[in-house]
Amino acid sequence: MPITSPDPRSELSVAQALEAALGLFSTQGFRATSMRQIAAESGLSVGNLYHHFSNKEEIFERLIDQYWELVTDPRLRLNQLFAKADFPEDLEEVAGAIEEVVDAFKPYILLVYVDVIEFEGRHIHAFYEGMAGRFRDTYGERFRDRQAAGDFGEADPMVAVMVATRWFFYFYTVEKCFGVPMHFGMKPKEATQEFIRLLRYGLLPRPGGEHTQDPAGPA
Amino acid sequence: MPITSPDPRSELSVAQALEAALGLFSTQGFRATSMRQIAAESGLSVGNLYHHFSNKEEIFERLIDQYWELVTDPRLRLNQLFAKADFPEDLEEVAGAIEEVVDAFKPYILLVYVDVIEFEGRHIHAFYEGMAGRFRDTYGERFRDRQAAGDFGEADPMVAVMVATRWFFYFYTVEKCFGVPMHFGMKPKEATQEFIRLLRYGLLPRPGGEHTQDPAGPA
DNA sequence: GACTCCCAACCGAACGTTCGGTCGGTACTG
DNA sequence: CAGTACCGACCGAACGTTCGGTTGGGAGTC
Repeated sequence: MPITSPDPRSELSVAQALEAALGLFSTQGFRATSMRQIAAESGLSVGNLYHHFSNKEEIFERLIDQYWELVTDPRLRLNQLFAKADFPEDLEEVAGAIEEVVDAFKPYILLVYVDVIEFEGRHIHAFYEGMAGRFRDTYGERFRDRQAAGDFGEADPMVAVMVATRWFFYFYTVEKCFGVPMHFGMKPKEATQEFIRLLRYGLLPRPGGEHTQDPAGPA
Repeated sequence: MPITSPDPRSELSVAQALEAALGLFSTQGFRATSMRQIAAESGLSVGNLYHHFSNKEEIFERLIDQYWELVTDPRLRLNQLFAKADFPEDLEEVAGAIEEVVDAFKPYILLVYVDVIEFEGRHIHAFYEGMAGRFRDTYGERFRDRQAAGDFGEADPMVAVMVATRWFFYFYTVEKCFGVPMHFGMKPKEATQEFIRLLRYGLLPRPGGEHTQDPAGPA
C-alpha cells in the first residue's frame, strides 16, 4: 500500500509498455524483441522504459505475473466452474470456458512457450508443479464421495479431470495460437463434442444395451 | 543426388554444425543463438559456416527437415505400430513408442515451439495441417470395418486415435522437454495406465456387470 | 495568489558490445 | 593449377543499458 497515491501517468505508461511488450514477446520471442521496439510500439521513450523497469527481463516477468493473476481470477467463468466441481456433468461448459480463456489470453499463452525456450521454463515451473495439487484441493473430497456412491467406472476421475482440462487447453492453443485451425480435420465444436463423448464413455462398446448412437438425442 | 560424390569433410562439417545449432536453438531460441556460438560449439569458423549454409535461417530449416525425416522414418517403432493399425488394442505399445520418440527427439520437439514463436509456425504448418489426413489414410478403412463389426462404442475411433497420439506426445513433452517431471502428481507410467483406461472405458460407470476394478487382473 | 523548490516522469544521444554477414586470403586435394 | 574447404579480420547495423538534461505539477512559504 503506497503512502502517497501513485502518479496516474506512471500507471498508464507501465500499462502501455506491458501491452506492447506482450504483443512483441509473444510473436517474436524475448531475445528477438528490442527495447526500442517496445518503446516505439508503446509510444514511450527508451529512457522512460528504464525508468519504470530495471531491465528487459523484468518486463517479461511482470507479464508472467499478470498472466497468473488473470488466469486465477475467481471471476473467470472457468474458475467458477472449477469451484462448483460438477465434473464430468459440466464438461461441455468447461470446454467452452477453456476456449474463452485461450481466446482471451492468446498472447500470454505463447509467453509460456517463450519461457520454456528462452528461460528453460524458469518462470512457469511453479504453475505446472502445483497443478496436480490444485486439482486435488478442488475436486478431491467431492470425487471420493461420488466414487463411493458408484458414480464413476474404472477410470480415476482425478486423472480424468486433469486430462480433460489440459487437453482442451492444448487443443485450443494449437487451434488458435499456433495458427493451425481445423487441425483435427473438423470444426473445433464438433471435435470438442467427440472429445467429451470419448471422455465419458470411452472407445470400447458398452456391455449393456444396444448402440445408443447419441445420448443427447430425444428420449 | 549429387553428380560427384561429396567431399567427406564437407558432410562432416555440415553434420557438426547442425548438431551444434540444434542444441543451441532448442535451448535458447533462434534469435538468441548467434552464428559465433554455433561456430564455437561445432568447432568450425564463422566463414566456414557461411560456406555451407547461405544464412542462419537455412540452418534452422535444415534442422526442421531433418526432424521431419527422422519422425517419419518407417523403421521407427511408432511408425511400425501405426502401419499395423491395431488401435486401440496396442495403446500400451503406442504410449511406450511415443515416450521413446519424445526422449529421442527432445531438442527437435522444442524446435517446433521455436518455430511457432519466432516464425509464426511457418515451417511446421504442413505437419499439423496434414495430420488428420494421414490418420485417415492409415486407419480409415480398418476403422470402418471394425465399426461395422460392432468393435467400438459411441465414440469416434478416428478422433480417439488422434487424441491418444497427440495427448501422449504432449504429456511426455511437458514431462521431458518442459522440465516438469511428475506434473500429474504421479509417475509417468502410472499416469499413462490411467490415460489408457480412460480412453478405453471412459469415466462413467459401465451399465453392464459390477465394478471390475482392473480388467488386467487374473480372470 | 505568487513564488520557489523538488522530484518523479520523461527524453534521446551515446557507450561498449555483439550481431549477421562478407571477403580476401591460405591449405589441401585431385 | 583448378576448385573446394576453410579461416578470421572486418563491416555497418543494432543491441541493452546508461546518463545528463528537460519538464511539469504539487508542497511549502510568504
